[in-house]
Amino acid sequence: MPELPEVETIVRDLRGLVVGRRIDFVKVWLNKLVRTGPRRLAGFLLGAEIHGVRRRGKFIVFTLSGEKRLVVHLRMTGQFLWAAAPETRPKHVHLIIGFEEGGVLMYRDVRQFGYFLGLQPADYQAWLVSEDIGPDPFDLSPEDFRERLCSRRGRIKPLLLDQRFVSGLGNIYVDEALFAAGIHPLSPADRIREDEARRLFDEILSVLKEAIRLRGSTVRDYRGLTGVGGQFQSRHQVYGRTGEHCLVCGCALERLVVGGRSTHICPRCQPRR
DNA sequence: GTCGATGTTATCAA
DNA sequence: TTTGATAACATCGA
Repeated sequence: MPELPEVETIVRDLRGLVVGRRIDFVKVWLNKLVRTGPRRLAGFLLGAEIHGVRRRGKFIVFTLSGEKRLVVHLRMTGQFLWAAAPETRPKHVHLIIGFEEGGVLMYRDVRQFGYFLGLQPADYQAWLVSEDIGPDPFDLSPEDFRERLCSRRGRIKPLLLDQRFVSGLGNIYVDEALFAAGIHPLSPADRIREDEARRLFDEILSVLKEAIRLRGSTVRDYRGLTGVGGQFQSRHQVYGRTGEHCLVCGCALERLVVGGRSTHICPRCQPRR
């Protein structure tokens, strides 16, 4: 579910809620959620203070006292919910973190693909290496982007979805950025011209910035910490608009499958060359 | 009831 | 190196 703009929104909201709070209790109902061991997590977190929350690609990283880290990936349907006080556990809530100062952070995940890692400093460094997360689009220069692009074979869409190539993009924002740049998703990466690469890079950034400003896209499941959805879905040009008219040229939008993912294009604005 | 699809990604085979 | 299929899981809509 959540891509860079949704995760960024969640991280910003989390910061305001949990930074400076001390963990009072942890409850886990779905053991497989905690890959570093569900029984170890409570001991790991108890009494720790949250110093910061940041985003690494689509990962959420909580920094705790003692330089310990709590790493979370939301995968398709993971979401955090905030409650001022403990309440009846809502459906699909699999984990709860309670704070000494009050407040409860709940993790809900309908499809149960998301996961948690409790990592000591050395383990966190090892995890970063093993994960090999690519650069954040906002940390990349247009020149870097183009250089990385032309050194790769394969089609542009799967490449943009590859988190080692660039991190944070998912199915929605890749389709939106490719449309905005007028590039067909099957285009070979190493055959994209310099000016096209520059355009694509600019469109990726502007799509992401606008999506962050509107607190992400709510297509079905995504909700922020307060349960409120994002607004960017109303600005989608192609994603989920199969058969509707292109807002630029008016012709019918099409759906195809690329790399096993639903892909949305305007056949006229994104000609295959 | 059945089928196909869903914003992610790891893994395995070719 | 790249690709396609499959799997993890629950839910929704046709």
